[in-house]
Amino acid sequence: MTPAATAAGTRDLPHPAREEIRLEGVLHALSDPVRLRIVRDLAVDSDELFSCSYFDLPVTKSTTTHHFRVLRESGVIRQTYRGTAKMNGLRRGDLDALFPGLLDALLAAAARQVSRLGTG
Amino acid sequence: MTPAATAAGTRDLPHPAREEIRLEGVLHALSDPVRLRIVRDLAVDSDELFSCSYFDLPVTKSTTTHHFRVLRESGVIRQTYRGTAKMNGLRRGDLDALFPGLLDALLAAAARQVSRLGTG
DNA sequence: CGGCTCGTACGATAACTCTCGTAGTACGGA
DNA sequence: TCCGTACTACGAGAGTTATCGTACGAGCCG
Repeated sequence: MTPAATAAGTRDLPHPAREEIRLEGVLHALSDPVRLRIVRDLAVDSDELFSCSYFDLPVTKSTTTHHFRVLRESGVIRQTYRGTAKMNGLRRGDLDALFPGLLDALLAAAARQVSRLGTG
Repeated sequence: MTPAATAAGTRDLPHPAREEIRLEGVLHALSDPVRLRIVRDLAVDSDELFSCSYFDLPVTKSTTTHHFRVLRESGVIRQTYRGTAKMNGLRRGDLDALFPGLLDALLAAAARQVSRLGTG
């Protein structure tokens, strides 16, 4: 056990501060179909937290870990440990403050594309 | 000279049809700083066409060609030959029809980030 | 024709990404 | 204490990307 993680539940994960979030990074994070779908699912209830295993993704667990990390490091989601689970939530407040209307436009565009092409 | 390019000015370039444009592709195209800047410059006047050399980009000519092709193949811009120059224009009509409000939100977000961080 | 400008094509390289499997750690409960 | 669940870390492979340099083609103008 690492010294920094001694106190129970203190395993913190590195997140960019609000001011460090870059538009290019957000767009890159959302340009992958798996990650776009994760964000769409998270956005159904922005105040709720979902564990990684809540999502039914067409990739293995280690790939899932990778995608969640990309989302976290780009500032799109916030991840916190809760016992053995890792809970995920959209950083809607930060994103809306930085880029008003962007997240809504992106989610609307994604929904529109799904209804146009089927559940792709 | 290829047979298809015999008639002067007829060198056509492959563009995706409106229905073929994918949100993920658009986001990926815009997740590169060089390309985001091109689109921002094009959006100043969406009805105008600009030659590739109009832009002052921090990369070589061949890299510039690469970035314009990515933008064209993702459906963000339309390219047409005019004499020795290749003119570029935003496909605002197609994008607005597919994803209403998205392009405006993206441009506003980019402008906001520039004014926050300086001309990066 | 000869040269100039604009842009392309091709090849190369280094870096990054997506994916996986295996092995391992952290936590909660029996 | 031992086991199961949830997730991570590491390493590897295949594919994509961003960048460049050089060489070339297409059109314009003297």
